[in-house]
Amino acid sequence: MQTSVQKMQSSPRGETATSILQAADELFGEQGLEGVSVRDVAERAGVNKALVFYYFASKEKLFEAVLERYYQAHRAALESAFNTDAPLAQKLHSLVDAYLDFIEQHRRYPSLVQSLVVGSPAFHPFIQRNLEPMFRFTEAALVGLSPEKGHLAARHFFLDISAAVINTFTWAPVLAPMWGGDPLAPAALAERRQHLHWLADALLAGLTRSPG
Amino acid sequence: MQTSVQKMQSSPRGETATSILQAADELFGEQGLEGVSVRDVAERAGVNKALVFYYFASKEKLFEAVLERYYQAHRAALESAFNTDAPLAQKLHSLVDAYLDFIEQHRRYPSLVQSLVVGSPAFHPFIQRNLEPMFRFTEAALVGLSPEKGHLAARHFFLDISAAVINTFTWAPVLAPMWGGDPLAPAALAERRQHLHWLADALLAGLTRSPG
Amino acid sequence: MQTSVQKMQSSPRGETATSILQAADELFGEQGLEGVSVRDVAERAGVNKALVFYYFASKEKLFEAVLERYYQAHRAALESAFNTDAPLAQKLHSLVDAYLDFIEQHRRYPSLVQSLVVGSPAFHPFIQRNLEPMFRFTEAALVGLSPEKGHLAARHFFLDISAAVINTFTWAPVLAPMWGGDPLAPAALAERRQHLHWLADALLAGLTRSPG
Amino acid sequence: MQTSVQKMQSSPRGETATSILQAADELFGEQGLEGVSVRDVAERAGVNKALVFYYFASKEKLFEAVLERYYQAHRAALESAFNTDAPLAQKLHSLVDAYLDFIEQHRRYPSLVQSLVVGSPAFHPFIQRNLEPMFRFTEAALVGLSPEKGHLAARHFFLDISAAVINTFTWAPVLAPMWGGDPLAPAALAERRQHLHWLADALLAGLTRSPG
DNA sequence: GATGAATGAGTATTCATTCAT
DNA sequence: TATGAATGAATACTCATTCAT
Repeated sequence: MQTSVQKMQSSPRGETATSILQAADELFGEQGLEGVSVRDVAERAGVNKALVFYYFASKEKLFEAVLERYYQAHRAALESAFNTDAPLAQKLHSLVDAYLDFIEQHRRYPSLVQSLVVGSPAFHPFIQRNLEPMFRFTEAALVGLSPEKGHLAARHFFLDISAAVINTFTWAPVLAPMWGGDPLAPAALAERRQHLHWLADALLAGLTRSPG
Repeated sequence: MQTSVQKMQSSPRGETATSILQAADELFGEQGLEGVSVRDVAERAGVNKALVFYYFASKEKLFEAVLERYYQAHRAALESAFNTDAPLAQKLHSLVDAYLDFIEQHRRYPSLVQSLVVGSPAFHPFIQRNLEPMFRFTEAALVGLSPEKGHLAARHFFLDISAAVINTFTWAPVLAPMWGGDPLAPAALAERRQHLHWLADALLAGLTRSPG
Repeated sequence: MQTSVQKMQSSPRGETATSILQAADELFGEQGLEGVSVRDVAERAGVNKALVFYYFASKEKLFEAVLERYYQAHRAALESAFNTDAPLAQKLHSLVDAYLDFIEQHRRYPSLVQSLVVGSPAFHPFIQRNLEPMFRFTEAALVGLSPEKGHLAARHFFLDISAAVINTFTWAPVLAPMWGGDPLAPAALAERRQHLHWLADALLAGLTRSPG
Repeated sequence: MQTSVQKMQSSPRGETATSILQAADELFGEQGLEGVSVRDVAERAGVNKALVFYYFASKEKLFEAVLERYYQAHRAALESAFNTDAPLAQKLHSLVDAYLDFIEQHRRYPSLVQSLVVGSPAFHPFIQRNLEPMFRFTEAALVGLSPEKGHLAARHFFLDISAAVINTFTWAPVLAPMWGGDPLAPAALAERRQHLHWLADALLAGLTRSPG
């Protein structure tokens, strides 16, 4: 249950390294890889610029370290939601909730990843390693209902639901006008959560009617 | 019906301006606003760097010119799909098809927009102007079925479907492994299109059963 | 008496050339040689940029043309003040008045010249040709009173008075606070004129007492 | 008495910063703010261009650093000349000598300031802060003799004398022909100094005779 | 561990000038 | 005469990275 990034310490420890990682987390999440300079990170962390290189070798490696923390936390979150004996429908709802809970705790995560998918092919293998286990959970959850191939294969649902969850956050700033306010405000998020559960049910209902 | 960007020349004409616009289109679509330098654009277009400024005044204005072409084409595509007398279900399918057709013809468009949403707040008003009319189409299509407020309001479906369509393209490079090949290959895209139609029907079915 | 620059047409005539010259006059006077671009001049004149080069060959030559107009007008102004049969004191007052009248009509002139003295050695010969005849007037006016050599030679008085007149205008913007308002406002200028006459008298009085 | 700029190191220390400041001092004094590029400064100082920004943040800030050193030295020079118990006439002569001594030691100072007055309005407040205390000295020296208002107010004499002193240096290069040699050669300067003392006396004599 | 100094390559943008039409 | 297009060099400034101490 303890999937918070703050509580996990990957590679380098020590106060200095941690404060750099924390600063990098905040800045990269807000402005992406290219929008942030090493100087920015060092200043926000309150350390000497050269120390960033001493601890993380390069800006890209620092970015990877930030991503890695999220990756582990994200995977752990979905894993624990999946590993229950609950029936299918309930398991799906747990996955949706786990996904939303994780992002609500780590709001910068979707933007961070999105900024890499478009623009930094070098990071694609990294993201693929990240995505795969989560896809396996979805696939396992739908086994029996969803065929292995064709337009009802699990991968389509994985994409539909991931997109519906993630874009809630990445698109939030531009959706504000048609939402009549911040789509990430607590009430709006609760409503969106309700909708996503409804969506999962609607997809399951459709799948059950269609020939699996 | 003539919504292809290549066929529309809004901004300045002349071979040179066109080749700059074309080069900018390609590069921005691949690497985003910050990943591309004016030097890159000029080199790809085979023109002097200063000419980019002669024709487009600034890098940001050039980016806007590229976006504007897409914006007009995109809007026109959805508009003509919506303006039919077909019944609701059929109208929704037309919208999905128009959306997909447009992106298939302009594959860089989703990445272009996505790179702005995450990372360039300055362009958010521009995107909002773009999004709004398309949201109005969806809203109008669902009127009667979908309540004005709450978790079944039209805006949720607009987000679900837009995300499912757009992320098909923006996420394609990282989805390849779990797709067992390029998700944008013709066969894969045809399958995805079939799924998205199924998705629209499933959502409609759910809405019809739920209290609107 | 007709010493206005606007009425004199040196080298190239024609409406286009005149409007360029006029625009250059205004802009160079406000922002100096380096603060103004050929594009600025062309825009203010409402003509094509290339025409500036067609008529004036280069930016520097255009600047020279502007200066040349002032030079002729300035010389004519002092000349007519000097060529009277009035006694010495009155002749000096006429020179001071002519100097002030000219600058009041062509307020940009002192700044124009000052910006060249500091910063553009290439223009020094030009300015020297400009200065020399005016020095000769002063020298001739003081002949008999002022020795040819030493600390009471005419050149010192030429420098004193020129500086007192010209710096009134060039320093005006930074003198404003200690003047309690714009030193170039009509009332302030009238007072300064009165002072400069007093100064000329004081110098003459001193010279008369000292051994010439 | 220690008013030499070389001996004062206000801004950053260290050999590199000093050599940049020195190079900037020379170049700005010769060619003004706009006539000098950061590349020029770095080359003359023999350091990497980026180091100029490392130490001084921007070209304008570098210029300010150069000016600030002069400003402090200038003010100190006049202050110590004024703070004596000598009678009025002698105090005025001390001020003239202090002014001349200072500029002889810092010959680039007048050009530096002059280039700002004409052409860089952004620096006017800086110059005004510089000018004001010196004006106060003059005003205090003439108190009783010179009325507060009108054409004999202290500000006019401040302008007359400042102009006569400063223009000696700023105009030197174009005055050479009528001086029959360099006006800044030792003998010529000594003669000019003698004249300026004579000028101060002549103004005092005039003031004494006129109604104060 | 930590720091200040140093660097080379890169960024967007401007400019005076030229030239074909 | 007049113009739109084209160009090469320059400008202030930033950045990731290295290194001696």
